[in-house]
Amino acid sequence: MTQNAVGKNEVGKIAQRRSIGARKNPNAEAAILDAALTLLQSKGVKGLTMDAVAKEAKAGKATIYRWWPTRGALLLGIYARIKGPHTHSDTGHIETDIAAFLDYVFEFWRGDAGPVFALIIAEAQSDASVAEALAQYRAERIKDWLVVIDRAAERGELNVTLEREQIADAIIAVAWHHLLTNRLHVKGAELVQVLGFGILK
Amino acid sequence: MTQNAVGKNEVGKIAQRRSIGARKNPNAEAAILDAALTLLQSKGVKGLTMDAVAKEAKAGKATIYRWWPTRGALLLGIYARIKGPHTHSDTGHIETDIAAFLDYVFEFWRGDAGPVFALIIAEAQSDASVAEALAQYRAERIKDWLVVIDRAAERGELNVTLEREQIADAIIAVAWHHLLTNRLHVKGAELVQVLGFGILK
DNA sequence: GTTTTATATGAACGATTCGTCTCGTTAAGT
DNA sequence: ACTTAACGAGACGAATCGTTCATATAAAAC
Repeated sequence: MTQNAVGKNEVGKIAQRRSIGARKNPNAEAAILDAALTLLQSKGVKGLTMDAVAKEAKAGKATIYRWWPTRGALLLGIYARIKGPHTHSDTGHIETDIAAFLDYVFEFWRGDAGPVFALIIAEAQSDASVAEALAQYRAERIKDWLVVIDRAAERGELNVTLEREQIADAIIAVAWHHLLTNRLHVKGAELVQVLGFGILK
Repeated sequence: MTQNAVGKNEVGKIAQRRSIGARKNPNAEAAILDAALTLLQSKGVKGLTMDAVAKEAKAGKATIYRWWPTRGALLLGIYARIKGPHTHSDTGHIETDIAAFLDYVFEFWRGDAGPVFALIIAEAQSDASVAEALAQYRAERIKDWLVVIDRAAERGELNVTLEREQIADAIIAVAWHHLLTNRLHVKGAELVQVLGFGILK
């Protein structure tokens, strides 16, 4: 040990950290998420094991568990990586806004993202931490919708007796339902006939 | 071996089956399903392993796998066991019919059935055979709804441009969504405000 | 009653997967 | 140069999976 003991600097203050250590491979996170996605595509859902991800990513399992302590956390990481930002359309009519959203998200989900998000919902049924993260994500998406719904309300399109959150909830419910039942080829305009009329005056 | 060789009778015809065998423990099926449900209650979702079910039911694993080749099949068996028959209300107004259904199914799901059904949906995301069984089950429930919807149509309650299947689908979507997001205490009457107005003229 | 046959039981098996834990290495900060 | 932390690779025990035995038992066929 040197005189400059661990945890202290020359002023006597406790030094939290004298080195932040190495990140030999700053691409580790990316490599692992990419590997997970690759496995998901090639081997399917069942092939997505922690061992396989480690081998595919040329990473140690400890590295994976350090960053994503559960399989669910890894799934959330994958989804965050492939999910781009999305801003809702503002077409001047809420029905077409909704239809545009459904068309967008269904196409997005038809790629890699769909299976991943479906798995997240599935994992949430048995992993409380995933359920919590999913609930938070859902809350954010509902907030996004409130903006659109408020615009529609200002235009006088909405039945004022309806709760705005319930409108957003119903839209999301329909989207999820189609994902979970593997029916992502429906046109948003068709679905909006039920939902749209529901929120119109 | 006797002279009357296996597979032949005195006329020389091939005998398909000389005995249909025994069911020593006709309670085996019930014991296994009960054990699975007990485990689900006591140990939670993660505790529902094939080994644990076998031990709890005092059954051999081979017996379980004979009747339910996958975990998903077992889940379907559990749900079928606890699910009673349900006939939709006929209140004279489709909104109240829907609200009554939602109240009924939410209460049903608040018991053991909810976690089981949620797990089935989850398992369907990674097990094609479960997905198929679930799709079939969904189709039956939609058929049930068509009766209710037709009644409403005859009463002139419905917007005629709407597909009947889509109405049923939206109802089920909302129900599932509340199950999967663990919000089974909502009043059906509130939810029907969005859906109900949607299908009203 | 005896034989046949299908099922049930219980234990063991190899194969996976999990999550933890070393080990030696590498790179960033001091 | 020294310290520190993350890294890759993999060994490890535990748990689970799905299968395969040998054995027992009961219903049906004779």
